[in-house]
Amino acid sequence: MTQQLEAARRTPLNRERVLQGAVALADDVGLESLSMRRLAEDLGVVPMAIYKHVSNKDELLDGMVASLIGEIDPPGTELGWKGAVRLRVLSARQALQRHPWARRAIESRTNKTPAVLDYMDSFAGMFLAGGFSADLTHHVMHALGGRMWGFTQELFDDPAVPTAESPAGISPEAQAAMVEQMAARYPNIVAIATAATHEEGSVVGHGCDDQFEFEFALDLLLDGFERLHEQGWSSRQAKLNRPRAGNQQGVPLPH
Amino acid sequence: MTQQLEAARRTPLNRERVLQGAVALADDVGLESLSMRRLAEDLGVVPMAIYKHVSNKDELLDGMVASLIGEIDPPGTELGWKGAVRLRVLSARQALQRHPWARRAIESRTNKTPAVLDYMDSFAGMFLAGGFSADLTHHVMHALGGRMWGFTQELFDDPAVPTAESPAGISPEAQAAMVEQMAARYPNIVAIATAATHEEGSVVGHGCDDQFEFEFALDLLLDGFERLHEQGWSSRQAKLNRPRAGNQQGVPLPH
DNA sequence: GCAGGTGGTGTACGGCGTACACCTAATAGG
DNA sequence: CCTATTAGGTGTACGCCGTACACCACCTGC
Repeated sequence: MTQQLEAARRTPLNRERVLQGAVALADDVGLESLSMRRLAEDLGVVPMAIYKHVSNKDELLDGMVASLIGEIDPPGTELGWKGAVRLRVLSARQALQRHPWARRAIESRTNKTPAVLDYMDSFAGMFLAGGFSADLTHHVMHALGGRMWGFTQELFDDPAVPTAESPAGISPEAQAAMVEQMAARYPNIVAIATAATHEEGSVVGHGCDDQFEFEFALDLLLDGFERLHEQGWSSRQAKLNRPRAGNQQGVPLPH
Repeated sequence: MTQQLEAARRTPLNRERVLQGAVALADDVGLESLSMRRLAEDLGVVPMAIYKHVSNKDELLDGMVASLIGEIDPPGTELGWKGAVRLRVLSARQALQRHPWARRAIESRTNKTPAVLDYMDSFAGMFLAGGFSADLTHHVMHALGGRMWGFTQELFDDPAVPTAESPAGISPEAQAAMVEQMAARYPNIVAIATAATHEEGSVVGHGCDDQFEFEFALDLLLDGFERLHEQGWSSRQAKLNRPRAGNQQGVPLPH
C-alpha cells in the first residue's frame, strides 16, 4: 500500500506532464470529450489535483496550444520570404494534422498568450525581413488569417451525399436515387463534386485532395501578396483608389 | 390563474418562436451562455417543453444557422460573377455582424443541413454562371472557405497591449513601460500594429479597420480567381506544372 | 524537530443536456 | 354528444461537467 503511494509519488506530476497528458487525451478522444475529470483519470489522479498545475480548463487549453506551437518549425532562412512563409505554413499544417483538436482549440482561445504572440511576431518578421512595409505586412497577416496556422475551415468535408449514414452498405439503386435527388436539389454542388472526383479517377466521395486545396488557396494569396509588394502597394493608396466599393456595401445599414 | 394559463396558451410556442427566441437570446448573452434552460426561462416555459419543437440542442443550433442564412441576400443578377460574389459575401458579413454568435455556430456545426447546402449550392452557381469550370469552381469555393460566410478568423482583435485589463485607467508611465516591454519582446507585432494605428490617425489600439481587412483579402482572392479563370486554369494542368512543390512539404512525414 | 510549503484528496455545489412518465386541453370520429 | 387520440406543457431525475474549499501527507530548510 505504501508501495502504491510511492509509485504515485515517483513522478510527482507537473505542468509538463499534465499538458502532455491533455494533448494525448485530446488526440485520442477529441476536444469535446476532453474533461478535467477524464484527464485526471488518465493521469491516475483525482480531478482536483490537476488544478495544482493549471489554474483552470482555459489555461489548460492555452497550454495545449502552446505545446502545439512548439511543434511548428522555426522560419527558414534560405529561401526568400515567400518560400519561408510557405514552408512554415505547411509545417503548421502538419502539426495541426497530427492534432485534430488543435484547430478548434486555437479558434476558441482569445489568443494573446505569449506563445501565440511569439508565433505571430516571428511570422510577421518573415514579411518584414522580405522587405514588406509594416503596413502591407499588417494587411497580409489578416488576409492569411487562420491559414497561418495551417488550417482552412472545411466547409464541405465530402460534398456529395455518400455520407454512409445508414449502418452498412446501401443498395446501389437507393444510392442512385439519392444521387438523383441530390442532383435535382443541389445541381451545382453535385457538378463541382463530380468534377473533383473525376479529376483523379478516385473512388466516388473521396475525390477531394485537401492538401491540394490548401496549397491552391495559399499560393493564390502568396502570389497576390507578391504582386502587391512588387508594385509598392500601400493601404493609403488603396483606399484612395476605390473608396466607393468599400462604402457601398461596407457600412452595415440599419437593416 | 386560469387567465395565466390562457395567456400562456394564447401563442402555443412553435418551432419558429423557439428559434427566434434562441437567436435573440444568443444575440443578447452570447452563444456560450445560451442554454436550453435559459432559453426556456426566456420563453416562459419549462426546459423540456422546448424538446417538443427541436429534438436537441444541436438541432436548435442548426435551426439558428438556417434562420441566419435567411438574412443573407440572394445573389444579384446585374453584375458579373465577381460583383455578385462580392456583394453576396458582404451581405453575409453584415448578417454575421448582426449576430456575433453566428461565426462560432457555423464553425461548430458539421453543416450538411439543407439550408447550408442550399446556400453553398447557390453560391457555387454564381461561379458556374460566370463561366467557371466545375473544376475551378470547386477549388475556388475551398479557397474562399469561411470567407463565403463573411468571416475571417480574427487572429488579433487588437494587436497592441492596450487591452485595459486593469479596472480603470493605468498611469501613463506604466502604459509606456508596457509598450516598451511589448516592443522588446514582440518588435514585429508592435511595428505592424503601429503602422495600422498611424495610417488613419486614429486613437491607439483601435486602428484596425476590420471591414477594410476583410475586403482586402476578399478582393485579393477574387482578383486571383479572375486571373485563373481568364487563363483557363485547370487543376490537371496545375498539378502537372508544380508537382514538386506540392509533395515537398505536402505529405505529412512520420514525425 | 519543527514550520511551512508543495502536491494530492474528498466532499460539495450549481449548472448543464435530456430521458421518461405524467397531465391537460383541444380535436376527430362514431 | 361522447369518447379516443394526440399535441404540447410539466416534474422529476440522472449523469455529466468545472471547480471552490477544507483537509492532509510529505519534503525541505532552519
